[in-house]
Amino acid sequence: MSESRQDIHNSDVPTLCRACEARHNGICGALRTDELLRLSRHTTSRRVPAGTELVGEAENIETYANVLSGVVKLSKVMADGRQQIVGLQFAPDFVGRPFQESSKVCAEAASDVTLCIFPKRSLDAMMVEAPGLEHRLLRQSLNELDDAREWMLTLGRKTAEEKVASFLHLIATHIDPEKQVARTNRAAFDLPMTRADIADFLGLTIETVSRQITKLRKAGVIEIEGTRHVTVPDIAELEAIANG
Amino acid sequence: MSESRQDIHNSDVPTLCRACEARHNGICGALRTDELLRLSRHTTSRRVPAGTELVGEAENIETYANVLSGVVKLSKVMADGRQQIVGLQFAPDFVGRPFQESSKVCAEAASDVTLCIFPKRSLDAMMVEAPGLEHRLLRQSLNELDDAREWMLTLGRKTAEEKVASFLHLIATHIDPEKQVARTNRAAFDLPMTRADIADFLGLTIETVSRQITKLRKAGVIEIEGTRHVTVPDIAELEAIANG
DNA sequence: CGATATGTTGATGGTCCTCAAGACCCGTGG
DNA sequence: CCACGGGTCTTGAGGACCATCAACATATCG
Repeated sequence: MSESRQDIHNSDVPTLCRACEARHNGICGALRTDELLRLSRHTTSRRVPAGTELVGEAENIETYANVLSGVVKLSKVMADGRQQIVGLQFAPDFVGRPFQESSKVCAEAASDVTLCIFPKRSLDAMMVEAPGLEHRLLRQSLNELDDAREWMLTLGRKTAEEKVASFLHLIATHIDPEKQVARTNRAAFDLPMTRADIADFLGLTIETVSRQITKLRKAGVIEIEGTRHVTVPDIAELEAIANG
Repeated sequence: MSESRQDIHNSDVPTLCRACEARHNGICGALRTDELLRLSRHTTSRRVPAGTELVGEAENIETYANVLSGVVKLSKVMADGRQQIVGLQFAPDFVGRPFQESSKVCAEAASDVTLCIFPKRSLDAMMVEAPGLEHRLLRQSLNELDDAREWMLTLGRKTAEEKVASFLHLIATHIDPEKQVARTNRAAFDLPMTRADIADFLGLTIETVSRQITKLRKAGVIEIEGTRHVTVPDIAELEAIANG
């Protein structure tokens, strides 16, 4: 494996891609150096502040993107304004919907986000030539499907307390792509979204979210500094609450 | 296209596959006649009664399947028994989870079901050779993901009445693979599952489901014979209720 | 024709939503 | 430095919706 495909001419790897997480674990890992180079010609790296709308619901899709840092939220809105977040994407996830003209969800930066953006057409074309690309996309899609189904259980059957605990556990285990499943059983992180976002993710109101967070804090399951910084002294305990 | 790949030697198409929906719209459409033949050697068609467990949660996966008729439910159960149905599969859907040893959901026949069952190993091997297979799987996965997200909105933000209307609308538009989106604005069908299943799908109790069905019936939105046969005189109205 | 599973209806209560007020946070400008 | 203001978050009181418990009705099947 010392001669894996993307390392044949490492010096030819586009500068943009050198330090990119998506190249290693994301979909770009399926591309040869020359393919990477071709794609990168139409690619731009962009840093956007929290709240930026990337793709509107029912909007035509012109571009895809990879998340390099931060959190992107996918949401749906009903006619009367009720909103539900239907997915969160962390680095190095791929954001986009192949084989479809328009998006069925709204994609928005939940925190400050850096993205690698490329035209839909470029990747669509490349998918025909490089079958490994569809393979990677299939893997990610199946994982997202697993996540979505896990979350359906949370939305449909868990209590408010369990929901909030589930959310905190999700963030604790996903926010930091580096320290993977660092088996320290302890985590500290900043919540990447507002109480309103959390409520929309959990199918609750902000008041209920706030109350449950307070409850978990008073029970010693979590510690909080300011309103965003969370410390979890015992992740196993949090997980136990999340699962009833 | 008069010489499309699977018609080159139509007489060589396995008997099993001749009348199969999955061959036309399902994943088998990606296979050449000879590949179809090879796969079919390890394939069995099976008819199972409602309630049959196909794959247990956290169970090792040995086989995949195509749904030929009926409805398969995918569900998750919590330690204390709370249950959530996280997906319904109709003909000609593919049932299975590539790239994973064990299943994260339980697959069970919701109604009487006919399946086309084949070994995981056979299809896994074929996926390497026939890239069109991964393409089809990717398409289905993305569609399932869209469905799952649509349902997350239902679970998280809709009222009991809207949930039940959403479910009836889903069944009305998916149960009959033939008459596709027959723009008659009228539908008649048998519910393929019990009230308990419906409740588990909607994140409600059977009592609430029953009450909401009664309410829709008294409002003239649906008509019911026995407990299972439903007639929807105005699908648009049902959909309007489902969406608030 | 009874037996069991499935479905309906009613009474009551708990969980979470709604409405409302106040506390905290943070950047801006006096 | 502090006052101000808007956004965010917390806390409280009351109410709506759906769950729970219970009884009964209906369907299904040996």
